[in-house]
Amino acid sequence: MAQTDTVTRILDTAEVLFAERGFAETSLRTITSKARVNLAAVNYHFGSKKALIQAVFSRYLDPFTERFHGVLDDLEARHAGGVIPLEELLESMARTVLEVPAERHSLKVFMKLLGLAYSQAQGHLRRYIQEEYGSVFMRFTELVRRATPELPDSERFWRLHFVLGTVIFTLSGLDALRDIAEKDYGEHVTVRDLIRRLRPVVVAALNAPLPEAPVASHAEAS
Amino acid sequence: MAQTDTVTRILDTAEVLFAERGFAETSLRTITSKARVNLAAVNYHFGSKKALIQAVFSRYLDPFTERFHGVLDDLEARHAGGVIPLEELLESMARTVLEVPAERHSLKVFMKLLGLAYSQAQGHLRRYIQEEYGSVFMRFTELVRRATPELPDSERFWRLHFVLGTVIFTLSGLDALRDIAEKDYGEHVTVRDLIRRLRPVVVAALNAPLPEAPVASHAEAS
DNA sequence: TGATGTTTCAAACAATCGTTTCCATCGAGG
DNA sequence: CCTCGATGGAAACGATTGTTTGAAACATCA
Repeated sequence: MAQTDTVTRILDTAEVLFAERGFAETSLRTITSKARVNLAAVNYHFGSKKALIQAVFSRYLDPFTERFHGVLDDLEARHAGGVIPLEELLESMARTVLEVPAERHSLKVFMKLLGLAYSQAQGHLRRYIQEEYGSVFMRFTELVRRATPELPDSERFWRLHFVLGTVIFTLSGLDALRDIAEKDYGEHVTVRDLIRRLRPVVVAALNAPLPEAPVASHAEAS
Repeated sequence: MAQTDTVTRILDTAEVLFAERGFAETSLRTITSKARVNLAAVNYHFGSKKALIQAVFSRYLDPFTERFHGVLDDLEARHAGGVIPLEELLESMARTVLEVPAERHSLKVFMKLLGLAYSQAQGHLRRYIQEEYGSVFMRFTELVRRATPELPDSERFWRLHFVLGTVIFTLSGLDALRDIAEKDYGEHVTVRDLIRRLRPVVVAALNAPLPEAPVASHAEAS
């Protein structure tokens, strides 16, 4: 089982370095030397650096999507035919997001990777994630649609991305923010702590009143 | 005035390429060839690539901070001694963010750069921005503090970063999201449109009920 | 054991990176 | 006029990048 060991060591090292520095800023030599494997091992086992990046994501997203599908199955069965309340949907997603990386490594790494995938947005990664894991997200949004029938479709679309931005942004930049918070307010913030704080904010954001109709001119009322 | 022309052409080209591909993924040769200037011009006028990156940010952030300070001066004068309502603070910030890049280029580039600065977070950039422009942000948060006296300090700190994440995340990934929205809901979304949608969400997020008290439980590994 | 297929390893590959050097060019001041 | 500091331009620098190579080491099974 020396091969699996090498593959695992590469993935373990790569995901941490990617999360810390980004993809382009992390060379294969840095990864392989820190993982104590040969330089050629990456190209041998994964084929290319791009494939390694995708493999890092798969190791998180594959168990997540599988488990999340199961959780949604349970939810739909429990509310047979009916509507699943919004808070229950959000709660289930948060729980799943928390559980999956906990089995392997830190949630921080997972969130940082998601943030990188969104911002660096080097075509191939974005496309890969969308095509590979878009279905579970679409299933989730459909359930959210039924839970918030009063919201226009486009409004719900944007609000879901608003809160997605909040979560990814906060959790991926957690370290830097935590340092500031700890220094200024003297309280040490855990991930679970942050999620507890996020919950009412996310719910309030999704339930916010609809924006006023777009004004024809640019007359601004305060 | 040939030198200013070269410097400006480099900055104009660099900010667009940086926003599109990221910093590490954009080579000086790509910038200089597209800007039709000599390769050595970057190192001659700016000193290094890192300095060029900082210069790109300065060109946005310098006018922004200056104008925003002025806006805050006006607000404080208008509510002499009193408290500035939260919505007025947010409105003023949004208006300033909208105005500054409009004079030069697109808001999209500006937001994409902010998103990159936050996620890529290659030490030097984060530190540069924090040290150079942290004061205006601190002034703003202090005004927000007076506008939301019922919020515990730490809670307000986190919520401000929550909504900051929402805005940067949404506006920096606007292109990709806009494509999806346009395809699925057939409506073309402008930046002003998005800000109109963001407003009630941000206000609701900041005014959300406080989270329930933390349950005494096991510690969490970061 | 000997043969076979897989994995590891050191070395080199070509390409690209940021940076530097050296010289030509230009314009203003003595 | 000539000089001199500033700028533009071509070429090369050394370093680093992802990838490939060919042989050694290993495991597996007849």
